[in-house]
Amino acid sequence: MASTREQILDATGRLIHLRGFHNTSVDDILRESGVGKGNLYYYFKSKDDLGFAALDRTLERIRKEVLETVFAPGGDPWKQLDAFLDYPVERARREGCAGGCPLGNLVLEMSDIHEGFRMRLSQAFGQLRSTIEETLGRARTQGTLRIGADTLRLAHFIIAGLEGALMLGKLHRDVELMTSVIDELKAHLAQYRVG
Amino acid sequence: MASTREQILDATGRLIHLRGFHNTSVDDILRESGVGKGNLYYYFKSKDDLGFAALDRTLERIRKEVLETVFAPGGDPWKQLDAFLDYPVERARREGCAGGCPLGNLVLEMSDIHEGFRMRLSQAFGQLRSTIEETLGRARTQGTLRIGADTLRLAHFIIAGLEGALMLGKLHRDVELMTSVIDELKAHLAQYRVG
DNA sequence: TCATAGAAACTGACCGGTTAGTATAAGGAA
DNA sequence: TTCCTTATACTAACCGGTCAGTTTCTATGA
Repeated sequence: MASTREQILDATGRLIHLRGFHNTSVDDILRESGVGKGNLYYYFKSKDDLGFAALDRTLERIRKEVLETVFAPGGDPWKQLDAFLDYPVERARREGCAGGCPLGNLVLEMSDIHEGFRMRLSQAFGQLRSTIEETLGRARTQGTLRIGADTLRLAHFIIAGLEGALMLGKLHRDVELMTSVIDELKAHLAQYRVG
Repeated sequence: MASTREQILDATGRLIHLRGFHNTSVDDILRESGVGKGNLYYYFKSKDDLGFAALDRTLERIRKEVLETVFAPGGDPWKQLDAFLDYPVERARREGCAGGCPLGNLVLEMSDIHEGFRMRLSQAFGQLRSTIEETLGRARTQGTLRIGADTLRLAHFIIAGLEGALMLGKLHRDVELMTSVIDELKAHLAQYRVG
């Protein structure tokens, strides 16, 4: 059985993902986790503090579930990038488009009004960008990346396209639409591949 | 001098754009617009109602300021698409990245929790998609669009890329980053151009 | 021209409910 | 003892929304 602290964090992460930070009350989290208020404030000193911890946990989960499995050191970089883009599509196909990207949602909700969240998110997306850039760098070493390709710019483009696809999927509740945007993104990427 | 109703709508649109719907209180709007509470509820029957009206106004403004000027019937479709993508970049360069896309912000905040907003936004993005699709259609008629190009998919991709670029700009507070993503998107688009 | 009636615009105090956060007291496990 | 857990009662600020009453505009008719 999960510890109380973990139960709270799970419930918080889930609710923030589905309803946003400001639209999730502490009482909602208590109801969802079955924990008492005093107990919650025993572990977390404020709602912000709890939000940070839940975000850190989400980041850690994504790092383990996605980055470390998809971008394992030995694999083919092009296959890895495709697999990375497939991950959220498959998730959306399984569980529906609701929720969208747990990070992207927070970016738009919090970046301009809460520096603490913005900094954490900026760092997380920076790490993701580095991972993608490094993967493209391996393709370059292999000789399969077109000469002159700007890996930094490409990495940003991949992230932007993915987030945009998730946004459109969430808005129109349409996985096929999302898939089609991701496919176009893959096609764009494929044009940088040689050999 | 603007009418009271317009003052309220202006303040509401501005605040929702910068701080989101849930993070903007009715009292905030009263302070910003200088209008009394009773008076606000004389014009709008609820905060939701006010939010809808402000969104409708924003959509109308964008239609006039962007769509109707950029996509004027006679112009060159490829130049128009570039100009459309330039618009938010120039805005970000002038006024900073804060705020981001007034529509995209609402999409992620509201799509899963407020069907009224979701429907309005879905319709608005649908219209935008149609306009882009129709512009690509004109390129096809001209013979300058690569044969076999999927204009629906391309239109969605353009929107997704643009929204993703705005998200990254808002997150990292970096116009150059945003510009570079938009440039990559333009390059992608250019590959569908022939002749 | 002016009185006046009614509609429209406006004011700000007030309402009940919800918010995040605190206090406290008691029990159970290491 | 010392950490953990539960439960409930509580505060004070803030939330969206209502209300009775006042002012301002405007149309009409002698």
